[in-house]
Amino acid sequence: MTPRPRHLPSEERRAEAVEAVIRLAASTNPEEITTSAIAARMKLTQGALFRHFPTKDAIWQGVMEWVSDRLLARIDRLAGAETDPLAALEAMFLGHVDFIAEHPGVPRMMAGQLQNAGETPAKRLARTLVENYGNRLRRILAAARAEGVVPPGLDIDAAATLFLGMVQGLVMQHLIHGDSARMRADASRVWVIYRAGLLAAEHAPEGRA
Amino acid sequence: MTPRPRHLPSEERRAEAVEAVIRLAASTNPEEITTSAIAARMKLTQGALFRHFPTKDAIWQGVMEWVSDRLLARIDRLAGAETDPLAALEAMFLGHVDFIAEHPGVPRMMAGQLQNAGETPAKRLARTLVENYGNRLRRILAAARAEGVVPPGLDIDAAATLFLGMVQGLVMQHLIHGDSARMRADASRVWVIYRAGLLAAEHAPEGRA
DNA sequence: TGTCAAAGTAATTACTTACTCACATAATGG
DNA sequence: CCATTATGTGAGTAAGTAATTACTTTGACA
Repeated sequence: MTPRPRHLPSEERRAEAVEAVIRLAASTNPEEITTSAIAARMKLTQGALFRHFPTKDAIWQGVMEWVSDRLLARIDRLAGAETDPLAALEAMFLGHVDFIAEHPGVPRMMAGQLQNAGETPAKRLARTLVENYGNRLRRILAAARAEGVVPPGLDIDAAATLFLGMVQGLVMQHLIHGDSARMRADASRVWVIYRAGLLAAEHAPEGRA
Repeated sequence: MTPRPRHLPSEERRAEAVEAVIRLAASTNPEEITTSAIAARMKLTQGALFRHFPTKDAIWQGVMEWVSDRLLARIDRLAGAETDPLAALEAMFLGHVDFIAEHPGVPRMMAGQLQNAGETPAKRLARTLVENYGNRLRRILAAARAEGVVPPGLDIDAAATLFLGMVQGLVMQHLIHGDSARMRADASRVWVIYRAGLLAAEHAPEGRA
């Protein structure tokens, strides 16, 4: 083990800081993640952080970029591996849940950023991520409709909203129970209902079957 | 208009404070709701607040009780007015969305409390609300299953989770678009898919109809 | 009507926050 | 090997934060 160098290039320190925030958020309310807490986890003095970031919001920007890149890359890879649109959606969903199980602080941070009052750059990144995610959902849902996998009258925007809500419902359960394995198991069960909703939507409500 | 008395009984001031927090949360990140901000909205000095609350968390407790009482009372009233379980669920859902449209800060505050690290009394109240809400959902869903309105194999826990997620998905869209009327309209569209999911769950995935 | 407890004020407390700065140290290229 | 620059330190700063306190005002009621 090489004795850890005390001076690291700025780029590496920035990556370290982002990682520190992600890990801190797993067990802490994002609002309580102070620059001191970040520096402490990096074994750095608090002031040193500002050699690499001009402001605290810049750290949050870095974090949101990290989340965006990783999450979108993962769901694109998973969805791209499937030919059936519904299978692609399911892979996206389960992959997203896995991502959250691996990084439990992420939804907390997203929510924290989104509900910030002012228009900070970090908030804009968070919103852009949600939009990009929604675009991917709608694209796949449109493909499913075009292929006749789901009814032609399926409301795609509503289906996308419900998809995102499905993830958040699981996150809330996770916040309350704190059990990642359970969240993963619940995900499959919720998916069954969602999938049925996609397949059956707009059909006569009575006389099912 | 009677000239506003400067000295109010403590009970009224507490109610005022809770109301002030609810209204502040409509436009502010809950974490930024300081005792000074609350006092300012009440046209009171900051210190005076502590004549009526021993601590700031006590204010949050009051707020969470306010939310609990009002929300549960509303959904109980709406659901109780329906005989068909599915109609009751729909009334609950739309009533909940209305409640959020009237008090947009509520979901923000709930989320903020739930993700607090420590075990504050206010956090416990928030969690209790979610549990009570879930219990009501599961009771109605169980009734629907018993009456044969939904398939006997419907996963009730998953359906309840998805219901709560459905609300949160709308809240997130609302956070992004900031349009209450749109949220209300979207709610009906999302409900169609959810309802279809309840009715069709566990049926053969292929060959819909 | 005078009394007194409840309610309000203004100033202050101890503490935390993001951010800065003068100075020290490590890495790097000529 | 030395000079330059990037990185790190430790001790600041100003602007908040929740909570306290000495003192004043109000209003109800004996």
